[in-house]
Amino acid sequence: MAEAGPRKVTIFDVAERAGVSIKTVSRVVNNESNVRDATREKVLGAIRELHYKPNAAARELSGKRSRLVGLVYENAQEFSYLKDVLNGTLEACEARGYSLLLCPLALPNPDIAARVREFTTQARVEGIVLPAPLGDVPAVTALLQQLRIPVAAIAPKDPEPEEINVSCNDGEATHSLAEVLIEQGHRAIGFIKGHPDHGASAVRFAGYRRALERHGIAFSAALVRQGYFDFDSGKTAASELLDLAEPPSAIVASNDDMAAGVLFEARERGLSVPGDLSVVGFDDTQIASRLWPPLTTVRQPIMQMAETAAGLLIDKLNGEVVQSPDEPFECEVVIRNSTAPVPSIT
Amino acid sequence: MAEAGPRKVTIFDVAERAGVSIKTVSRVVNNESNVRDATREKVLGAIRELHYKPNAAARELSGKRSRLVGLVYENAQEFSYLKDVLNGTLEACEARGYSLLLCPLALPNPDIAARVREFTTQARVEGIVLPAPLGDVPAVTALLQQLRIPVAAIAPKDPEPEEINVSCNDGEATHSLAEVLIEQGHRAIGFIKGHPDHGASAVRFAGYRRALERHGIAFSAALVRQGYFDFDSGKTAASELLDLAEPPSAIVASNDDMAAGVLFEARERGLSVPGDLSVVGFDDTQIASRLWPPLTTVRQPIMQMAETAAGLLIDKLNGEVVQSPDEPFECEVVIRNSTAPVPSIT
DNA sequence: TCGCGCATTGACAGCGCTGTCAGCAACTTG
DNA sequence: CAAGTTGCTGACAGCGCTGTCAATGCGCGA
Repeated sequence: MAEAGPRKVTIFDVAERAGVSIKTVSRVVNNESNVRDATREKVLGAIRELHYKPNAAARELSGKRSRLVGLVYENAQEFSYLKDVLNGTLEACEARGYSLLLCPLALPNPDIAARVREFTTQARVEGIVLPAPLGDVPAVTALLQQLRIPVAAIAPKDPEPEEINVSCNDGEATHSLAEVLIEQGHRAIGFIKGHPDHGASAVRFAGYRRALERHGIAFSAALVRQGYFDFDSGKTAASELLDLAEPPSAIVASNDDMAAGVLFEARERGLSVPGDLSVVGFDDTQIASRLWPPLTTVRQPIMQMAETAAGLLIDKLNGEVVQSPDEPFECEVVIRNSTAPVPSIT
Repeated sequence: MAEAGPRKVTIFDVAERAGVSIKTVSRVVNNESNVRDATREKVLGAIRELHYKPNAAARELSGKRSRLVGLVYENAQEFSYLKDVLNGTLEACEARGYSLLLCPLALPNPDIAARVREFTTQARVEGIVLPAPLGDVPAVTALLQQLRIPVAAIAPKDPEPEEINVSCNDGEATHSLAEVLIEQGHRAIGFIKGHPDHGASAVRFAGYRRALERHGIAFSAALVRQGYFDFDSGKTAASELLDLAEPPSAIVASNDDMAAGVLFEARERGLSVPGDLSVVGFDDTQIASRLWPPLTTVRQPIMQMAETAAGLLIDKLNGEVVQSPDEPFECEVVIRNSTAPVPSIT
């Protein structure tokens, strides 16, 4: 525990140790070409021996690269989604020597653009990760495009062809989810849509309709309600559906939070799930397996998606030519106990 | 959308505009004394007109201050807790012109110290926020002390007197919670302890014991089980308690996750809550109000605590003489529907 | 009136790195 | 053999700011 440790190791120390100029050390550190292998080895050796770490501030000041990426997110949203996004992004950053800065947004907010602009200039991030639904907020995407800041969007509705996008096949997953119910004999299947601003909402709804169609079940608009991805809207929608003269025997909620609301409403009415009503959610958030009964739902590889998106973004910032994945990521249906054959059939 | 916007505004531009030297601008920007009011006004005016933003990299390189604080956290833990910590910390940082860097930790991990060391040097943070239970992990606290990095701990068990600490009166809150049950006639009240590494666990347990004592109820070790703050340990503990020859009529879980486990176990056994069993949790996490029945629990002002901790930390980094709050933050008991009078009394 | 202390301001040298450009040796090419 | 051409390396000038220290001006007591 020395009073003042040995002076910070700089590029000069490494250069001296390796018997080269600082510029050559810089070349090695930045993995530039045009360095003879023998020289590179000497430098790397010196770096290792001295435990040299380049000074980020000096690099930024000199090279104009901050090695910072930003994660702009909607603060209100289900946090377990954000947790995965955060972990995936962080992992990609760490692996590539970047740091992550956070910019929580309170939506809806007339001043998002100002806030994001402030963030990008103040925090001097080189690129931005935009988890859903922010990839679909024009105020944000237009601004970033104008600022010429590269973006990686996770599950956007209308992907910008120039930018990095990753998505998963949640349409097909919803299709499978609905089929689970159909195969159990359900015909009157309610659907609670997600927030209209989220790209996933329309996709999931379409998956539901395709499943009905494929199995020759007539679509009924009466069985569809608008939700907003939150518990309360799920509960309200469920209440309306269950008040119907001919209520559904099963309800597909576009996410777990709303499914939790459905379960809650069912309990308040003394309905048994899945005895009287089957319920499915989407996302496999933590709550899904802790509710009673545990929810049949769909697991999305959010963390992998985020890691891929952030990784590609940084590669792009590093001048590599990258392109978004051709194939969407695969979702996985998770069967639990909130689904059962339709009562009359039993 | 100009091809290349106007050159970045630097301190020289401001100095020229205000008719002073760059040093004086620097003084104003850094809020130093010894600047005549008239001069300060001139400079501030120029800054405003030119929309000048100091270059963080240059400041750091020159001044040795990164204006970065780190949040080291346990990645596995209940994320709604972390969400509040994150939001509070972020707010404090933003208000003071600091940025936040994240360092998720996977516990238990033999190499925490190496990871934290790597983080502090690589990310060059000036100070670190340590939410529970990390304030009690010697490998971390000792390292930071040795590195002479100021720390702000949230709810540590053994506060370092030199460092910043904030806590809340969760002992008293647990006391109140237990009293809610006692007043409803419960006498056989089970208790599920929290993770032994968390300072809060012992404090909450003590609160429970004090409540029993105060009401003349004999403490029985048979009614106490060790939990680990997670759903599964809560479920297991509940199972053991309910298997007792004389099972409790109520269970106090040291957090909501474990209370969710208790609820789940009760449902599996066909017990009605609160009819057959009353259950209370702690933390008022999101899940608490979405379970059926919604949980009686305790709300802690985590976000305020985090904001206070981070704020004090940054003030300290800025050379101010600060001290931890004298009083713990107040918790609030939230009564919901998971508690009812003991059956036999009805 | 002179000298001294204090408040205010400025000149300038870095901080540790990368970009630019020049130098040099070893090859190619006509 | 002259005149490029290529591959590797180094010298040096900043990047935009803060720390140090010197200079200036002003008020006040002797």
